[in-house]
Amino acid sequence: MSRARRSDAGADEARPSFIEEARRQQFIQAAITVVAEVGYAQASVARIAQQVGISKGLISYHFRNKEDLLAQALKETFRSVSAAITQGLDSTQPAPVILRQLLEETAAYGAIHRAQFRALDEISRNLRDPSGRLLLTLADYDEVYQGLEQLFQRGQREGHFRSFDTRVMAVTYQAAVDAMFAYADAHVDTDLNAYAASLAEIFLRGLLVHASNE
Amino acid sequence: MSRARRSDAGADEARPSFIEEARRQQFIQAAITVVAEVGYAQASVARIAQQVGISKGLISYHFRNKEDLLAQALKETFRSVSAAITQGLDSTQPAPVILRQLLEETAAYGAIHRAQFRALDEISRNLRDPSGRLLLTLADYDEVYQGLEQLFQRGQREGHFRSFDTRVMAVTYQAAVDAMFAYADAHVDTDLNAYAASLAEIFLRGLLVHASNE
Amino acid sequence: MSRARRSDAGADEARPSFIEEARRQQFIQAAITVVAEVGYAQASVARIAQQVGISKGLISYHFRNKEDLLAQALKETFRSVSAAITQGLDSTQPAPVILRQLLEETAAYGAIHRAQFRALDEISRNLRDPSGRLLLTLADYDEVYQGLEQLFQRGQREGHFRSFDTRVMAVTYQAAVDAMFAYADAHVDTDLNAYAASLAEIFLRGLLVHASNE
Amino acid sequence: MSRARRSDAGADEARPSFIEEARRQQFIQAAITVVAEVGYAQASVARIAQQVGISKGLISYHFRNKEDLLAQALKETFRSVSAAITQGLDSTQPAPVILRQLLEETAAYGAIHRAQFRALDEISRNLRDPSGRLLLTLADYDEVYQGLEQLFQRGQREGHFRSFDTRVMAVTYQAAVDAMFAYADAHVDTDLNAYAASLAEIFLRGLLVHASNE
DNA sequence: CATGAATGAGACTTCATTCAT
DNA sequence: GATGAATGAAGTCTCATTCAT
Repeated sequence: MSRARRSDAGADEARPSFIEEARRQQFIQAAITVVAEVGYAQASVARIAQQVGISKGLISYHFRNKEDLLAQALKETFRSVSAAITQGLDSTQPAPVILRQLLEETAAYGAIHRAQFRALDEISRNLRDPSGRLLLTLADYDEVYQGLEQLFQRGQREGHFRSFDTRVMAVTYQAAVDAMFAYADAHVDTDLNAYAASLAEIFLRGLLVHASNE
Repeated sequence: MSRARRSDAGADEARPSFIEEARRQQFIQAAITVVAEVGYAQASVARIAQQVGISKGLISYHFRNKEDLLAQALKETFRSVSAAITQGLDSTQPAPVILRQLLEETAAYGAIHRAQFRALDEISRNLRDPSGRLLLTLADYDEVYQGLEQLFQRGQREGHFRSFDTRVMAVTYQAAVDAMFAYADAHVDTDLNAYAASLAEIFLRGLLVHASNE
Repeated sequence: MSRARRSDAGADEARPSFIEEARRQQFIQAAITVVAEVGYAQASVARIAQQVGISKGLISYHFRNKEDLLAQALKETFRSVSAAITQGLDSTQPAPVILRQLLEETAAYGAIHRAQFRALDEISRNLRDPSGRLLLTLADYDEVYQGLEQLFQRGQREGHFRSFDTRVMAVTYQAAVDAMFAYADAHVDTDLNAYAASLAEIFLRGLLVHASNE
Repeated sequence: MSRARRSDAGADEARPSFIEEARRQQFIQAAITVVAEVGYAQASVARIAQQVGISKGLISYHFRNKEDLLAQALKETFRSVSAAITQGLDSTQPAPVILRQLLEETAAYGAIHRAQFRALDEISRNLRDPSGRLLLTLADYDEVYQGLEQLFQRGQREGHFRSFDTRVMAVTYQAAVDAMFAYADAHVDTDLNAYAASLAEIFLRGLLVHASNE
């Protein structure tokens, strides 16, 4: 789904991927940067190419079209972001602890990689196929939701979390995180750590069986 | 700020002129519908005109330009939506009750006026002035947040809500509601009432001083 | 050529002309003003109607179309301007005296009616028929030239002017006058009287049999 | 100020690139031709592109916008025209001789490059910036006038020309030349050489200290 | 691999003109 | 007579995409 045209097939298998892959990453990185900076609607192919510093014609060599480029940028960035955040978690901890860690890790990572989050948001909300349907289908997001649901369900099984609709909570959690970053974008003096702590407190109290009142 | 620059003569003195106002509402309605259907980026003036069933040139007669049309659509729709929801609330009730009512009212209203919510979201996230800045500035959103914060603060003052960052909660609440509708859009069989009830439960437990465990 | 549609023909012959003619004059006056102010290209029908203070739709009642309006404005204004200037001349004087008077009168009149001159210039240079040909044909201008030529020829017959190509001189005279106003427009501190005197001196010396050196 | 905003990559360092420059000249030439043929108001970008035989979108590739194209066409054509004419003059001759030469050269050059003169006239009189001000400001024209004035002043210093307002004469000279071409345009059988000779005679007699009567 | 040049569709606007009321 | 509303053509500009070199 990635490569557009390959001149000669078969013969060279290993070599091309090097430069090729490097270029792809370059474009994807540039797309993320540009979208984050000027917004989805203003992110033209020309602007992305300019960000890389090469001719815009070259993009069609590496990607089928603009939609393809943005779709890949979305997918890869999303993957790398979730990997980075997940990796910092200690899965042996009980669910409530993990949930708090997850929020803190996300906030910390997002504070540094603001552009990536902003771009993910923009692209996922705007990228549509020619027929007008959003390209980021349920399936894609459901993957995220499922990960969260598993965490919630484990918490319920292990007696930490009360009974609640885990899908609703997953959707809400994700929305709350996105909103946190959007809010921080608009209010530059926001303390993301404090925000994340407040949010964790609200959610944990909302989910725990026994919420100790202070 | 509202009227275009009615090319014709005199009488600029507060004469919305009935037909004129009706047309404006028609265009705004059409803009909302089209944006909700095909997304912000694909919502061209031509498409909106087509939705109304008139020539696209006429839009310039009633609105200064596309931005003006969308800005008015945003403003008026937002106003009518909040009015409709707020009106169903009983402000004499304690804060926790109002919060639950608010969520239920919003879900009920949104179930019927799905397009309005979708369009509000699209426009507010994408409409930019010529210089590229988002047109819906913090100030506009803060107005919404402040309403919510007052509710939370009242709950705190009256001893129902524990101490928490009301701004974080306001942002989170709004995001959760938006996400609820977005999720329902993608999963057509969602029961909005049940969703709203689940969400209310989570938030109330997150905020209440004493959350009775079931 | 003037009236567009006349509702009922025949019956009322004398009465309609009153309001009708007044309106026509109003439009023509407005057209002149607007063209002088914003230039030919920016002089839209809407702007002219706005200047009059009535709806632009009404223009088609009095004129076949925009071209017709401007053509009539050109013609009538030109006529009134030449009449006003010619009227101040003493035709019993010798040709050289008349020439100097003509220049002085023109400068004086133009100083007061700057807009008319500017508009005449703009319209005559830009108004074209649908096929692209300038509407102000030779014939129209030739009428002006002929008047001037008669003056020059009389001067030659009466022994004041030397022999020269009167057509060339007529064209040059007219161009010099137009340029005088254009220059004064661009250099607001120009003394039109002094300018006209200088110009008269140059032309008279160029034409007289004996030019007394100072 | 010249190059558009070449969408593609790097190398912004003084690379007119041959083809690029050739194209620019082609467009400028086409603009001149079209303006001369159909007049300023009817000279659309589409028509100019059609004249070159390419798609109209390409013009935006080479020029920032229509105004930019016409402004460059004006500037370059004006430069090349004055260079061509000036080059034919013998500056060691006395001022009166040069004046006559200038007129003859101009007439001769204009006879061949009729379109250029017509286009210069149209563009300079109509091209306005977005705010409505004429783009060809006084300053630009004054440059031309100053050249002429220097010639006149030299003639006065060297005792050939009498004392007169050199600015008035410069403006008049330029207007007379423009009118000569305009007249020749309208009267195709005009003998430009004879016209120029007549005009020279009038002006020289108007300026010389001793005008020998024939 | 890479570029510059080019195309063509489509977007937004302006505007002269028409017409029912 | 007069108006406001509406149309539709034309204009300028942007931009994703293609392609020869």
